[in-house]
Amino acid sequence: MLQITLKGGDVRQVQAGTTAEELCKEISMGLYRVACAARIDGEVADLRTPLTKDCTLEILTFDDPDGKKAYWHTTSHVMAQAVKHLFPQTKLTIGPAIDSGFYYDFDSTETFSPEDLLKIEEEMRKITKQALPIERFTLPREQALARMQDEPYKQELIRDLPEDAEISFYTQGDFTDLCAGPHLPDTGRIKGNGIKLLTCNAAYWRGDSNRETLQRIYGISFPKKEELDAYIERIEEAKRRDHRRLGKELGLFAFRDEAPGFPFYLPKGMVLKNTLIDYWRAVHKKWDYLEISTPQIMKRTLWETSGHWEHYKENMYTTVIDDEDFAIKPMNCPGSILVYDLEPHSYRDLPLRYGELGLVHRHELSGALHGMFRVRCFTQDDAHILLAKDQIKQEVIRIAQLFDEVYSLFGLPYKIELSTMPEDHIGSEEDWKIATDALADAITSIGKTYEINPGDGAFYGPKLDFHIQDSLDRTWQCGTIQLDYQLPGRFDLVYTDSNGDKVCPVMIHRVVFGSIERFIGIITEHFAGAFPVWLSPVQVKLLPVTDRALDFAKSLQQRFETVGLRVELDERNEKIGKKIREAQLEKVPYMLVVGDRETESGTVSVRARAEGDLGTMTVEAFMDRVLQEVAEKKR
RNA sequence: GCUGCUAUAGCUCAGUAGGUAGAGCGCAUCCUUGGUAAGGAUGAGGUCACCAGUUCGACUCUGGUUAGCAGCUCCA
Repeated sequence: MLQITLKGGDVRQVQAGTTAEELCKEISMGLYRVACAARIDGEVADLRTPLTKDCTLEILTFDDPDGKKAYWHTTSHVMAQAVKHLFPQTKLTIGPAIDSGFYYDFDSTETFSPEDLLKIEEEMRKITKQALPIERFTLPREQALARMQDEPYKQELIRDLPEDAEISFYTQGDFTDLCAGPHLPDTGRIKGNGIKLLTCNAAYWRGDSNRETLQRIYGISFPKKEELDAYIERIEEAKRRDHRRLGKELGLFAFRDEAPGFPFYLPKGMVLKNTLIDYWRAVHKKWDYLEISTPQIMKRTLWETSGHWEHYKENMYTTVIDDEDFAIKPMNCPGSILVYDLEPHSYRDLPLRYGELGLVHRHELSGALHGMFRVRCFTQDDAHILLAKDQIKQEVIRIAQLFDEVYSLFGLPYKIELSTMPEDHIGSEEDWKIATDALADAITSIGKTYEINPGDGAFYGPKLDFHIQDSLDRTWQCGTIQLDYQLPGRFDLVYTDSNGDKVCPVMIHRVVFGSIERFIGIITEHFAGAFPVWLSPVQVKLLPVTDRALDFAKSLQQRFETVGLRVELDERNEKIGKKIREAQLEKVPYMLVVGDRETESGTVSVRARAEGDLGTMTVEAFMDRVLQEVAEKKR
């Protein structure tokens, strides 16, 4: 008999060879019906895994992240089976569960249209209805290759496994797939009407743009139809708050065919941008940064010294002036270095923090462009900090604190990633290790956690990336802290240390917003266009009821503008209901209804964007209220 | 850049089995002066993205270009 310790502490005695599923059935039929996978001694496994020794056991349902993965992974197998039924020539590649749902990549001569996806969904429902048992088995390498003789991609995967690896397969009815699992016990565990195939797109085999283009079908599934409906509703809501749509509706920014990827700021977007910049300047003054500005175009020799000409040329806009090569700056760092190099420095000057709102141009691939999130010309809220090696940890802590202050003000949740040495890098592995450890150490010491992103560092050093989620739960890199042991040396930068020796400083590159453009995109979606008062392009809209109130409204407008509020007056000959409706759709935080009553008493009737009618106030009381919200940057 | 899809009025979108287009909103003019999410009437707006080809005839079919969308690759 075996001793099985269940989650929660219960201990059960079972016969050796009993499966997790059988035990689960014994514990509770309710749990058995929703079980997706098991966690045995911490390892996720099939429910049908026989228990062979004393262990701890946890039954995973759809509510557990690993249970979800098993559910989605099995759905992806059902989809692959359905595709094989309908399109028999299709070759299989891989089909994992992802953070939300699953995909499967197929090599297919034809692409799958939305109608095809509906047919595939229908076929999937048939397969789930059949409740085919899903059986796991293993084969040695040669037999595994033979078994997959018609599946070249699967064979490639098998060949890449270690010689002695046990190669596992899963079979359901007429479909067998090379797979590590785990899977649900049978296809009937997938709720047929909880399945939705979302899109079909291209993807590269093994993520390599030089290899075969595959057809990737994305899908999602839920044990309950209502959960699927809620998911679809969430996607619809995300579309409603897409910054490209809101940017157009609210008149913030625009794009034109004449300049693909280069944003045009409209008057209201410009107010937003300038307000963010004012805030940025105030924060950076407080944290002891010195603002500089460096040239837009500099000579090729500079970019050769910096390494950009060799490592970044495909993304750089270059030009020839008087037979000499120039580049439009794709990054601000070399400019900052030239400023540092203007005069000698003492260790007493360090850390020296140069801040720069630098406009950079990068020739991004056309397919990579994405509204304000990915543009070809953007303003980085950059800073380059030159410091001594023993100051790194303290400075990184300081920067992370500044980041936290900024993101908290906007209420943005973020995740930190530590990116390590890429293949295309400069500098010794030893330097890379020291730099990487310093970054990790600093984050840990302020009680934050990070994930490792292997090989994703810049060519000159490792970095900490701060990722913020958009309304579709996609994450975008905004802040980054990049440690650089290379660039100062390439430019022979020095400072004089306390012994009078010349020492090369270390450089930190960092941005908080990332770029003003991306940050504007993020907060537009985050606030769904309803910006806090301090950021709103129009803070107060005056809505006269009749033209008898027009003069009073104009006097109010002037009064508000004098104290720095951004005010608009709706002078149109329209009914008040219409003016309110439109101001509301423009997401103006405060609407002031002024008619005969207000004109007579010198008051205002206040309507707030979120709360609705607030009643009548004196002009002073209203101004105090709004000015205070602006001063506090209240959300 | 790659694969697929898309491009009709300022905006959101109908439409034509090939015979040079339509709605709502917006805009202009007039009527209306109305109190917390759309008052009414009239009118002006379009080389149907661009360039070729097929055709008696192309907004519609074919090819190409440009731009956008989804995803991949790459990145702030």
